[in-house]
Amino acid sequence: MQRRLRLRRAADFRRLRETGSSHANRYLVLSVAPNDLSHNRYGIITTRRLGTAVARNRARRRIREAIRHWHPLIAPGYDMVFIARQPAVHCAYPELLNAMQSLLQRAGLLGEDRSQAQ
RNA sequence: CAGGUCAACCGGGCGAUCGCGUCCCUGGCAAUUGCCGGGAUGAGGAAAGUCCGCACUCCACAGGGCACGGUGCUGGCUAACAGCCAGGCGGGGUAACCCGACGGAAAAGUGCCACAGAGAAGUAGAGUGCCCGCAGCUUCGGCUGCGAGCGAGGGUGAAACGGUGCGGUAAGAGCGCACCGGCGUCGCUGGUGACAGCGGCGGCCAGGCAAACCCCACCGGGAGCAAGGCCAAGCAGACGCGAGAGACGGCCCGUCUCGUUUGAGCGUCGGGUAGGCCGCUUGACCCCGUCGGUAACGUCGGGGCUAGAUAGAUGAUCGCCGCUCCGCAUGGCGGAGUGACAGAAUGCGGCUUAUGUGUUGACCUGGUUA
RNA sequence: GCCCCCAUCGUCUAGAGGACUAGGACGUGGCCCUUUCAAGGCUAAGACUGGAGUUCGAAUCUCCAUGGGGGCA
Repeated sequence: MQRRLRLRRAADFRRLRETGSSHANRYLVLSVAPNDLSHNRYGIITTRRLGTAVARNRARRRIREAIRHWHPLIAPGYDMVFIARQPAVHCAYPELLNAMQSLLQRAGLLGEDRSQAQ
């Protein structure tokens, strides 16, 4: 994922957690808010509760890969933060893909028609 | 063949596609960053815990003393170490081999040794017991009481003030003697040394704990890359204390800086920022050979460049081989899995802890066969 | 990343080498009291984070690990 598509400021993370709309399932928590840019920006949070540095890195990298998978289908102009939950570390990768898809659909960022059009 | 000891090594391999970080390009577009294309490169043996030691940076110089902390057999290696190598001593194991915070406890001082036990460290202690004398009783075996001596036997305890034998005695005792153990001291021999061996002499024996205080020897100034430097952006001060404050941290000395009507500094409340670049990876580096050394390690020569992220780059998918498991079944086929511990954040040397399967070499013990 | 601190019943704590079989308060269970509840009384269960070492003896001293907490731009 390119540098300009990442969320990098602590203030942006705080804004999303405080004012953004929020959706969650067993694997992930998603916070979303519109930005003033023509593209999306993504942030990932992996807390120490997930386990060791290996577990946290693994969760973050798999989530980043899933974002890369769905990115062309997501409506532009939003900031979003994904927070990993315990099952996201050890589940199979397709499960993680499905979990992210359902969250994006609930947030209204990923239309069924857009997905099928791809 | 079985069991064991020690050491070294490995931490799946090859290839393809998409994606990410860093660097390079006489490449293209743009002309500052940027985008596209091409190429190179991209986690570990512990990267971990942060337990030690250094380098490096700042504190003016990195100074002195006390305090405090650390280390603690000897010699060597090293930039240094609580590390490593070699040796000594002690302990464990049939053995290979392993383990040891291993200076000082009479000859500096203080303290502690619960419970049990007669007595717990002072030239201690007498309950049971042994022995003698006197008196009483007697079934003539002894028993009881009083007095004096004793430390052998029993008993307590983690620990009771050398062991065996002979002499000695009323009974005994290093009370005396011989040997043994241990201690001190002197001499000789070997060794750089810790220490070892041999001989003489001495007094007869001297408890344990210093990971209790302490003494001795040696070492240590403090903080840490969020150190520290540069650039950019932003803001707002008010009140109180106030002659000393800071570098400097427990104290003192010394040195320097700032300050005492022009107010250092401290405290309370309030306001702003939390961006970029450097430090940042060529180093006590890695590989091969040579020579010196028992070894750790060092000398010399040749070759190599091997991560530098900053909400933090390694992920996803697939093929072949290898490995493990399961089934069919008999060396072929099919299916599943692809591991354990674990992720660089200034670098390096160690220690410690976690870790699946295995490979190689040397050695020891037992059994069997020849 | 670097640097510090702490760990005792469910919770908060006492303890400083032996008299520890680890004390107290709140909470929990049982019984009494009350028509019932609360309060009160009696009573019971319940812990030294783990492993080594020093010592005759360790919650206490030392080392290693584990788990928490804090500070530094």
